[in-house]
Amino acid sequence: MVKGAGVGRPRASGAAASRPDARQAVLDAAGELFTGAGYAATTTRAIAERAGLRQASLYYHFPAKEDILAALLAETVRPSLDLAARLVGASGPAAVRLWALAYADIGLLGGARHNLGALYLLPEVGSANLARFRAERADLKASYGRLVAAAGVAPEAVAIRTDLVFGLVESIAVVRRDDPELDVEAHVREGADGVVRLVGVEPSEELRAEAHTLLATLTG
Amino acid sequence: MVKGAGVGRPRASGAAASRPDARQAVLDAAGELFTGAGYAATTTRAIAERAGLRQASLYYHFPAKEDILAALLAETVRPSLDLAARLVGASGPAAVRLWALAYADIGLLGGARHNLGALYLLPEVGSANLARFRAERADLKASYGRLVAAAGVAPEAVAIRTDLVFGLVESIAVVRRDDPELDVEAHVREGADGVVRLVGVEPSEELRAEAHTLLATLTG
DNA sequence: ATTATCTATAGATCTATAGATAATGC
DNA sequence: ATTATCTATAGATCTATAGATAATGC
Repeated sequence: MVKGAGVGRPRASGAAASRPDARQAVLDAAGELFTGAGYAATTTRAIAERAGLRQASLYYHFPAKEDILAALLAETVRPSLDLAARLVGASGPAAVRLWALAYADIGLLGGARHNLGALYLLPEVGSANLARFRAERADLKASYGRLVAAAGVAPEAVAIRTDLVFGLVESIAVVRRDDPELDVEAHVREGADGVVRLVGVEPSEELRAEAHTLLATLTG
Repeated sequence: MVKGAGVGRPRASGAAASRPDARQAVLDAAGELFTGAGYAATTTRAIAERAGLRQASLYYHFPAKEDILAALLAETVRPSLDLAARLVGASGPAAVRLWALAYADIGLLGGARHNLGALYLLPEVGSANLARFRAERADLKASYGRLVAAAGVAPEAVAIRTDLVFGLVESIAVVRRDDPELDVEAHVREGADGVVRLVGVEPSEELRAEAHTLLATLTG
């Protein structure tokens, strides 16, 4: 028996009350709607309907609509951020670590249940309440910057080169929006290849193999 | 004397009536607000206020709010589209033409009065009424694809490589949003360099000079 | 007479809160 | 007694239309 499941008034749909289920259903519904229609155009009523509860019940789980977006942004950026920190600290050629980071990061964005990377593109991420997400994304970008510098890019060129690398990684969200049938695995490999090409390294099978091994040791 | 200027009831602000001035002011106001806050979060009242007329007066110039966005998207994509068609038809090494297209295109997006490239990222571009813009953007992408193929990328890799190239070009909008103080000229040159690196060509000073010459003859 | 604007407003929302209610837990 | 939901609604919008009005043009 799940602790607490069933406590509380049952839903109008008949489903039993459950805090974790409701929270997850709300996030899943909001993830689909925010990525498809955007934040402002998605009503709390639409989120609630898709999640299987009443509009007002959202406010038991989240203090305001914007907190739903904040939760989605956090769960999207954090896995990448964690991995980036480990890769920056790892040993080995920088190009291998950069390929590995791009590969894993594009894979996370491309493989997520909905196109959560599109949330990064929403104009609402500029909101004061989402400063935490912006800081975490800036941290992630800084990790890319360390690897770009370590790969031998001239110091004065690192900032712009990092903008390009990070832009290429995040562009998976636009590609996926334009083509929902995208072959994600192929795009991920080509995207990681492109990232190292941007820092002047032509990717070899050996580099890719080393990167896969490194990822296996870090995430295994 | 401008033909027709002054015909019509004066504005509440005191300014004389003028169809072209009002239309331009509306587009400029909407460009700033849509790129900053997004489409759905921008009210017609806010656009009108910034443009110096009353909310209802917008509807004399545009049949609906979405038509303002459509006009902005069209004026943003068309100059790039025109140039792309000329570069696809031009002679010379494909890498030079690709560098030139990327350079000009990133420059248009980076140098526009507001960050109009950010309009491409709005979820509302999926709206049925904006199919024309989507088709024009797809045409532009197809031109990039021709040049990517002509640059010697293997046929089976062209589609994904074009996604990456196009994603890198459009990423200027995200970079510019993150850093409004961006050194656009430096980013444009590095961005064009990155695009040819993505197709396996290391850019030389000679390549850049040829591309500039080509652009001068096509736009001169 | 034509044009470009205005004022006023209808009708349709949308977010968030107040307070009630139907479960389980002790 | 606590929990997770519900119903009802306040208050604040927002888009678009109807009809009036103040210019210039003929």
